Amino acid sequence: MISDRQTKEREFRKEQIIKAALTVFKNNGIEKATMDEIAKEADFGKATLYYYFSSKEEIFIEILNRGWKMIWESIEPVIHDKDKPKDTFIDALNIIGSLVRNNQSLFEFLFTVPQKMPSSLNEDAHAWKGFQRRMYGVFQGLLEEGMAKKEFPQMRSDILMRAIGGLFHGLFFLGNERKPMSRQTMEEFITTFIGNYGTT
Amino acid sequence: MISDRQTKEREFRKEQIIKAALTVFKNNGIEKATMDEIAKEADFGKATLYYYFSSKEEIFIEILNRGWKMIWESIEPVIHDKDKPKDTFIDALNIIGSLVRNNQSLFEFLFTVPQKMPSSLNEDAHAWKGFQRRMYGVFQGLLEEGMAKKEFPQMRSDILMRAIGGLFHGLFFLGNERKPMSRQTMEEFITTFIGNYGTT
DNA sequence: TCATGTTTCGAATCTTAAGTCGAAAATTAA
DNA sequence: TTAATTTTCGACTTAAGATTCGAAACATGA
Repeated sequence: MISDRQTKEREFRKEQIIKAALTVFKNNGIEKATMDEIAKEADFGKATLYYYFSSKEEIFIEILNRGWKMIWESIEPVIHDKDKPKDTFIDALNIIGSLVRNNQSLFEFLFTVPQKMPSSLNEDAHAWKGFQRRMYGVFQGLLEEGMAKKEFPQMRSDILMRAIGGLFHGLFFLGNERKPMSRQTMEEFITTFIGNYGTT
Repeated sequence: MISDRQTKEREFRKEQIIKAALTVFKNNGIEKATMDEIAKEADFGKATLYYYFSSKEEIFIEILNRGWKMIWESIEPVIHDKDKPKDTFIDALNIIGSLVRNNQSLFEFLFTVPQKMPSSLNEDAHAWKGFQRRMYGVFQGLLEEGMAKKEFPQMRSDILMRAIGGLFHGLFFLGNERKPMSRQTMEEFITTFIGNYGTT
């Protein structure tokens, strides 16, 4: 008989483990994010982690799922405005920007770990993949509508997506400096790089 | 007494091993680029690899050193033209673009493996780090001179570097599609993103 | 308070891949 | 032809880190 409180405590402990995993990732990088380290950080025995998660991968997947869910739910409210695709696009980018600013290491995890790990993290079945796909779809859609309205340069939208994705990634995660990029700086870049068309 | 031919054959075999390593990297990704796989691909026994290289890392470092040397030697001839920084900048980018187009997987190795491996690959002492540093220095210098001449938007050059680095990376290495980016497409992007200022 | 279920953990096991060893095969040169 | 040198390699060792085991500690509710 599992009481309500028990369930909540279980959730809480899972939470702690996830936080510990992110801390270890932040301090040591993904390669050195071992179960031993996470256990130490979470102040649990290693075997206890396996009581809550069936594998290390499951911990990582949980992080990805929660993170991408958050991203999706943050942009979802603004993306339906199809009136001015470019403004909507920039709004959404700015929203993600502030999320990143707020928790740089989480997003570094979300955006870099799947690349670095060929494992099953990337399987389509995972929830986070769905959010990611939806997000890319929305952005690409906005790009295409924006192009139709001449608000963006006329290019193959998939390639433009890659370019903007890379640009965003570069701004936030390249270089040694891990200082957050201010909203102002980011806006400056967005308008400089993709803002010189149509409205604005 | 090591004859001249022997020396050459040794070099040749090292070459084969390096090629095999890159092939395995291309097919399996860096995680699965194991000495066993490389040996199989090179058609040598594993122990033989250690006769030619003292460690797996040494193989990787050799790849990085050769690759970055090539990059540097390819752009070096054009970067001294300080007359029109922006044109010079674009020339250099185009040169690197064609190198990448020519050997996508080598460059994927050069540009992604050091990030994925915290190991000693990244130590400043390695030759490739020197080439990389020099290259970044040159690009950033061109950016600064170009800004002074109003050929580029006025921004913090280090951040602009990150943005362009990310953009370039995104164009070539993001997404599933590993088709090479044509020179024309690339030029289109460069002019669209950083080309709308000053001359041109 | 006891029987049952839940949570914890150190120690043991399993797995993968790097690196080593010692002997054999091949090559060279006198 | 043969001794020395160079090259090759399968089998072994090691190391790190994920995962499992089994028993203990703890909590809960009759």
